[in-house]
Amino acid sequence: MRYWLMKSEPSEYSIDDLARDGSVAWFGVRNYQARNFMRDQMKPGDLAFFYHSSCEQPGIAGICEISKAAYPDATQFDPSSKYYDPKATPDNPRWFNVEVRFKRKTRLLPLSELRAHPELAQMRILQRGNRLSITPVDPREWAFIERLL
DNA sequence: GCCAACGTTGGC
DNA sequence: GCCAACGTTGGC
Repeated sequence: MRYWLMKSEPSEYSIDDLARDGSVAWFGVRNYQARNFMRDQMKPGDLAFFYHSSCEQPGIAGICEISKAAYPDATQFDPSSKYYDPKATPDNPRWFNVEVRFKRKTRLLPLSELRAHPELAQMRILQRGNRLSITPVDPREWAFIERLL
Protein backbone atom coordinates (compact mmCIF):
# COMPACT_ATOMS: atom_id res chain seq x y z
CA MET A 1 0.00 0.00 0.00
CA ARG A 2 1.23 3.46 -0.95
CA TYR A 3 0.70 7.04 0.14
CA TRP A 4 0.13 10.02 -2.14
CA LEU A 5 -0.53 13.72 -2.30
CA MET A 6 -3.06 14.97 -4.83
CA LYS A 7 -3.49 18.63 -5.69
CA SER A 8 -6.73 20.27 -6.59
CA GLU A 9 -7.70 23.88 -6.94
CA PRO A 10 -10.53 24.35 -4.46
CA SER A 11 -12.26 26.71 -6.87
CA GLU A 12 -12.44 23.74 -9.24
CA TYR A 13 -12.96 20.94 -6.74
CA SER A 14 -12.45 21.19 -2.99
CA ILE A 15 -12.41 18.80 -0.05
CA ASP A 16 -15.94 19.97 0.71
CA ASP A 17 -17.02 18.94 -2.77
CA LEU A 18 -15.55 15.49 -2.16
CA ALA A 19 -17.24 15.28 1.24
CA ARG A 20 -20.54 16.03 -0.51
CA ASP A 21 -19.99 13.64 -3.44
CA GLY A 22 -18.46 10.78 -1.48
CA SER A 23 -16.22 9.80 -4.37
CA VAL A 24 -15.08 11.25 -7.66
CA ALA A 25 -13.13 10.41 -10.81
CA TRP A 26 -9.79 12.24 -10.77
CA PHE A 27 -10.07 13.31 -14.40
CA GLY A 28 -8.21 16.03 -16.25
CA VAL A 29 -4.64 15.08 -15.40
CA ARG A 30 -2.59 15.88 -18.50
CA ASN A 31 0.92 15.27 -17.31
CA TYR A 32 2.67 12.02 -18.14
CA GLN A 33 4.41 11.54 -14.83
CA ALA A 34 1.22 12.07 -12.89
CA ARG A 35 -0.63 9.80 -15.29
CA ASN A 36 1.93 7.06 -14.81
CA PHE A 37 1.56 7.24 -11.05
CA MET A 38 -2.18 6.75 -11.41
CA ARG A 39 -2.03 4.09 -14.10
CA ASP A 40 0.91 2.07 -12.85
CA GLN A 41 1.13 2.47 -9.11
CA MET A 42 -2.09 3.61 -7.50
CA LYS A 43 -4.15 0.79 -6.06
CA PRO A 44 -7.48 0.73 -4.27
CA GLY A 45 -6.83 1.18 -0.58
CA ASP A 46 -3.93 3.60 -1.06
CA LEU A 47 -4.34 6.81 0.91
CA ALA A 48 -3.79 10.37 -0.28
CA PHE A 49 -3.61 13.82 1.19
CA PHE A 50 -6.05 16.12 -0.55
CA TYR A 51 -4.12 19.33 -1.18
CA HIS A 52 -5.59 22.71 -2.05
CA SER A 53 -3.44 24.59 -4.56
CA SER A 54 -3.59 27.97 -6.30
CA CYS A 55 -5.71 29.51 -3.59
CA GLU A 56 -5.57 31.89 -0.68
CA GLN A 57 -4.19 29.30 1.70
CA PRO A 58 -2.52 26.40 -0.06
CA GLY A 59 -2.09 23.25 2.02
CA ILE A 60 -3.44 19.87 3.05
CA ALA A 61 -7.18 19.94 3.56
CA GLY A 62 -8.15 16.31 4.03
CA ILE A 63 -7.54 12.64 3.41
CA CYS A 64 -9.01 10.43 0.73
CA GLU A 65 -8.63 6.84 -0.36
CA ILE A 66 -8.09 5.42 -3.82
CA SER A 67 -11.36 3.61 -4.43
CA LYS A 68 -10.93 2.49 -8.03
CA ALA A 69 -7.87 1.67 -10.13
CA ALA A 70 -7.07 3.70 -13.24
CA TYR A 71 -9.19 3.51 -16.40
CA PRO A 72 -9.30 5.79 -19.47
CA ASP A 73 -10.29 9.38 -18.67
CA ALA A 74 -13.55 9.99 -20.54
CA THR A 75 -12.93 13.71 -21.00
CA GLN A 76 -10.10 13.09 -23.47
CA PHE A 77 -12.69 11.87 -26.01
CA ASP A 78 -15.15 14.71 -25.48
CA PRO A 79 -14.65 17.59 -27.95
CA SER A 80 -16.66 19.88 -25.72
CA SER A 81 -14.40 19.27 -22.72
CA LYS A 82 -11.48 21.51 -21.94
CA TYR A 83 -9.55 18.30 -21.38
CA TYR A 84 -10.25 17.03 -24.89
CA ASP A 85 -7.23 15.47 -26.59
CA PRO A 86 -7.66 15.01 -30.36
CA LYS A 87 -4.77 12.55 -30.44
CA ALA A 88 -6.47 10.14 -28.05
CA THR A 89 -8.87 7.45 -29.23
CA PRO A 90 -10.84 4.83 -27.29
CA ASP A 91 -8.63 2.19 -28.92
CA ASN A 92 -5.54 4.06 -27.91
CA PRO A 93 -6.30 6.18 -24.86
CA ARG A 94 -3.62 8.52 -23.65
CA TRP A 95 -4.99 9.68 -20.29
CA PHE A 96 -6.21 7.75 -17.29
CA ASN A 97 -7.86 8.51 -14.02
CA VAL A 98 -8.40 6.73 -10.74
CA GLU A 99 -11.35 7.33 -8.46
CA VAL A 100 -10.97 8.60 -4.91
CA ARG A 101 -13.29 8.32 -1.93
CA PHE A 102 -13.67 10.83 0.87
CA LYS A 103 -12.14 9.76 4.16
CA ARG A 104 -12.07 12.86 6.29
CA LYS A 105 -11.60 16.54 6.36
CA THR A 106 -8.65 17.83 8.38
CA ARG A 107 -7.63 21.23 9.60
CA LEU A 108 -6.00 23.20 6.83
CA LEU A 109 -2.32 22.38 7.23
CA PRO A 110 -0.65 25.20 5.34
CA LEU A 111 2.27 24.81 2.97
CA SER A 112 4.24 27.22 5.15
CA GLU A 113 3.88 24.84 8.10
CA LEU A 114 5.00 21.87 6.03
CA ARG A 115 8.07 23.85 5.06
CA ALA A 116 8.85 24.59 8.69
CA HIS A 117 9.52 20.93 9.54
CA PRO A 118 12.99 19.63 8.67
CA GLU A 119 11.53 16.09 8.77
CA LEU A 120 9.56 16.95 5.64
CA ALA A 121 12.29 18.76 3.72
CA GLN A 122 12.55 15.97 1.14
CA MET A 123 8.88 16.03 0.19
CA ARG A 124 8.35 16.45 -3.53
CA ILE A 125 5.79 19.16 -2.99
CA LEU A 126 8.35 21.27 -1.16
CA GLN A 127 11.05 21.08 -3.81
CA ARG A 128 11.76 24.18 -5.81
CA GLY A 129 9.79 24.43 -9.00
CA ASN A 130 7.62 21.46 -8.15
CA ARG A 131 4.56 21.32 -10.37
CA LEU A 132 3.47 17.70 -10.29
CA SER A 133 -0.16 17.39 -9.29
CA ILE A 134 0.25 13.84 -7.99
CA THR A 135 3.26 12.83 -5.93
CA PRO A 136 4.18 9.83 -3.78
CA VAL A 137 4.53 10.45 -0.06
CA ASP A 138 7.05 8.54 2.01
CA PRO A 139 5.37 6.45 4.76
CA ARG A 140 7.43 8.20 7.42
CA GLU A 141 6.43 11.59 6.05
CA TRP A 142 2.83 10.44 6.01
CA ALA A 143 2.96 9.37 9.66
CA PHE A 144 4.67 12.61 10.64
CA ILE A 145 2.07 14.75 8.89
CA GLU A 146 -0.84 12.78 10.35
CA ARG A 147 0.36 13.75 13.81
CA LEU A 148 0.21 17.41 12.80
CA LEU A 149 -3.39 17.25 11.61
C1' DG B 1 -1.14 39.98 -11.66
C1' DC B 2 3.76 38.69 -11.62
C1' DC B 3 7.13 35.62 -12.73
C1' DA B 4 10.26 31.56 -12.04
C1' DA B 5 10.30 26.94 -13.17
C1' DC B 6 9.05 23.40 -15.82
C1' DG B 7 6.92 20.31 -19.64
C1' DT B 8 5.74 20.05 -24.40
C1' DT B 9 5.96 21.13 -29.18
C1' DG B 10 7.88 21.44 -33.55
C1' DG B 11 11.38 23.13 -36.91
C1' DC B 12 15.68 21.89 -38.32
C1' DG C 1 18.03 14.46 -31.26
C1' DC C 2 18.68 19.34 -30.18
C1' DC C 3 16.83 23.38 -28.48
C1' DA C 4 14.15 27.73 -28.80
C1' DA C 5 9.58 29.11 -28.24
C1' DC C 6 5.58 28.66 -26.03
C1' DG C 7 2.00 27.48 -22.57
C1' DT C 8 1.02 26.19 -17.86
C1' DT C 9 1.55 25.81 -12.91
C1' DG C 10 1.29 27.74 -8.59
C1' DG C 11 3.21 30.47 -4.73
C1' DC C 12 3.47 35.02 -3.57
